[in-house]
Amino acid sequence: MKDIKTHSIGGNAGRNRTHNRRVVLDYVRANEPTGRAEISKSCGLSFQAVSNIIEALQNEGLLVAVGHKTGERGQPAAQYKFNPESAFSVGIELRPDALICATLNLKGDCIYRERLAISDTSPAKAIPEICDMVDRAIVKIKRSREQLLGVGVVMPGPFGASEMSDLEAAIVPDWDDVDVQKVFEEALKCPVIAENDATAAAISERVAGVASAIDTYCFVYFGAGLGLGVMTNGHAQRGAFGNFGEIGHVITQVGGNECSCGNYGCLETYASRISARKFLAVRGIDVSSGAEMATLLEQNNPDFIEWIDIAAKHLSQAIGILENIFDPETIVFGGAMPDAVIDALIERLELPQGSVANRKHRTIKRVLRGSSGHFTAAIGGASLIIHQTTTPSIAVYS
Amino acid sequence: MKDIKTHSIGGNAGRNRTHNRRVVLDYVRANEPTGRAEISKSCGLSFQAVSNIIEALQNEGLLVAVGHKTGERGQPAAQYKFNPESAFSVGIELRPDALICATLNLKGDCIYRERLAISDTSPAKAIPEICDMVDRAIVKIKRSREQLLGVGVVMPGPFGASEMSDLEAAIVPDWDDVDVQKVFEEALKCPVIAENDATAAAISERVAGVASAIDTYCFVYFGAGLGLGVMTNGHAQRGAFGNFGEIGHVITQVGGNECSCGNYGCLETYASRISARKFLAVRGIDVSSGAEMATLLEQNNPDFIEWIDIAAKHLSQAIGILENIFDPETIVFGGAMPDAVIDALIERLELPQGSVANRKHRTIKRVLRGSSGHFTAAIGGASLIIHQTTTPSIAVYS
DNA sequence: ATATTTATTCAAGTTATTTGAATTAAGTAT
DNA sequence: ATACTTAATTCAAATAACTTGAATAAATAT
Repeated sequence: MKDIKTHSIGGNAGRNRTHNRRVVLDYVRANEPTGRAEISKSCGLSFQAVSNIIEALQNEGLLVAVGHKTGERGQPAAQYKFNPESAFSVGIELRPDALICATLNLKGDCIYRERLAISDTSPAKAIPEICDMVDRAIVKIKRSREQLLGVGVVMPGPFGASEMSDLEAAIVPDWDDVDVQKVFEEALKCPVIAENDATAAAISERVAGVASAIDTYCFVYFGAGLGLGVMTNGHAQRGAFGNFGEIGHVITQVGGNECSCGNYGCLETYASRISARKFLAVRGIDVSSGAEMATLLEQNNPDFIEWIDIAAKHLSQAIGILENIFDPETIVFGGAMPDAVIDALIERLELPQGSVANRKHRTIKRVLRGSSGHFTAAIGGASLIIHQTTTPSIAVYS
Repeated sequence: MKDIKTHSIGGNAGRNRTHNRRVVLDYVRANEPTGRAEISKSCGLSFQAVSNIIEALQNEGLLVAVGHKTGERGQPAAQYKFNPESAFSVGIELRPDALICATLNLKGDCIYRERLAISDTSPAKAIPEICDMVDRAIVKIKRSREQLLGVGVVMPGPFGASEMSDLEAAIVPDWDDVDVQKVFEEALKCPVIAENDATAAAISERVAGVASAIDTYCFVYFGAGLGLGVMTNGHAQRGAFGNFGEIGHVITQVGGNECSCGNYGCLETYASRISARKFLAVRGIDVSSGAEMATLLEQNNPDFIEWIDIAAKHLSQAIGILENIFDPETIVFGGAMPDAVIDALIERLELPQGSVANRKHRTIKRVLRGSSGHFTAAIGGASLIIHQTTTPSIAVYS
């Protein structure tokens, strides 16, 4: 198991500059188009400091000037925004049966994707395939490798299952004791971030999704099982050992369905793709793909509706837990599940009354559907890189 | 309701120095006695930078030299440690029936405490009383006001209940719409931090308790209800609106006991001081104080043991939730409950097998008892201040 | 037209860092 | 004992990035 313990290091002029660049980029990301004086006031930096940073970002092509803001007194402020085509990132999702690649521009728009079915996902086989995929993506979008900010590699957690008491069989075989980041940085010769699918998906909603202006939220990820990604003040939570967010094994019914983890009544046995398949298999219906689920829903299939009702009941409980524990601005549902099914689940939720989230003057709905569809995990991988380049690391509480 | 949304600001030389001082102090706190070269390596700063900071900290009296480290090659490294008496902080707990004051030295040792029973906790009455208490504390410990780092004010959450749908009656009346920090900074003329009891208690375990070397952990706080404080990478979680950690209203038994929040089966109705009182009242036993609970436990009172068993069962579920969601290094139990009762609860837990925390090679127990006893909240308040002075704000993930 | 406001530019000035050379002092090998 | 190695420490200079202050530019308001 990899201990991802973090620790704080000292700052110096260079690290400070990196941080300030990110502060500026993050502000522009959330408020574009915007001007230097405005950034200066919001970010607690002198006009001159901001001016220098903007100039550098412009020279690098990350920002572009877009005219001047008129209608107010004083000299019109030059406005800047992201130059979406100035840089890009690649996300790779490693699944037991396939590799998925998504390429995002700096604004987080998906500009290329590819799915490659493979049977052997062992590192020896998958790594060369992934390197080829990344190369293909760069060729397809007609960019140079210098514009590649990095690659985000996503695979299902929890990591380090081999050290655990059979909580979960390693979902992608042979990757358990691999230092994913290191291996890929060597193979791809560019910055790499490795992350689990739920957290990556959560970040993607902030980079270019429903949470772009939200700093604190939970993301419930429908994968094979059920995952959770949490953002607090714009920072993703990772846990002490990288296994943050195993919400699938939270028990929502004592003595309920038997779970692969050995317990009974885990949420994941009621609300996940696998749970739907099992539930319907007993009734003689075989669903293996998301498309089939969408069809059943369209047909108002009573068995599937029954599953949705049960899943929604258990998810409602999970929402109560998340809201009361995290006090988030909102909860986002997303992942490898058709939008229509997620909408149906959200529609049938019975949101708990006794929750700190049950405020009178809410501005955002308590539960939203994510925007990145079922490519979420790969897009999330690419989002990790973009998020890092625009996420500052000095937090000041006011 | 107060929105405590935070945002990152840019850095400059001064802020950088503040940060680096904290990095150094935090390292010394966790590793004392230690030397400059060692700090330099661990904190990613040049020897000279560390040297300058150490010199300043020494001049201010926060650190003291304690001889040289011998036994290794090279010039013996001068060792430094905290000077516990160089500074102090005061914590105030505001309860419905009393004010509690605790004073800590820089190492987090409690050097003075006072409990004052009051009936009127309205701001108009309580604020002058608290100012007097702080003054008395400074006189008692024979220090000057310049050495006061600040005051931490603690009251039960959730805050902003008036805006909520009766989740919880405001526990300390009339404080709901008060900007606690501002009001006390004006009254006390020193830095003030306001926090809920559970989070403050969690921080106290890091400042001088069982979690001094632990960066990521959960603290389950037994107050009137049940609270949760969470530390991730040395930073306390606060939620989007300051109501993080309302674990008491997580449902552990669907359709169970009726709760004041309107729901049924909330954890708090099984495992809290109030739940014990209610449980025993039905059986004709009246317990209003912690001491009485301790006595019942000592006498092996079968009704009380029954309550403990039930509480432990529900707490075990909560532990499963916390471990799977947060992936902490450990979970700490503490608060306004006698140590013996907490120990009895811990003893009777049935820790879930299906948890990411159920690792083979654990070094820390899954559940620990906190060390600060039933003055926890006030000590926690004082700890907030100490924590802030030693907690850096640039996090680097390695 | 003139005053006011705000953004911007240019040119120092400041702070806290890093770098490099020289010094000190202990342990280790001969 | 003596010389060598290792590591901490000190001193002085160089550097990077930010802030400050004065001057200028271009709008709106009176």
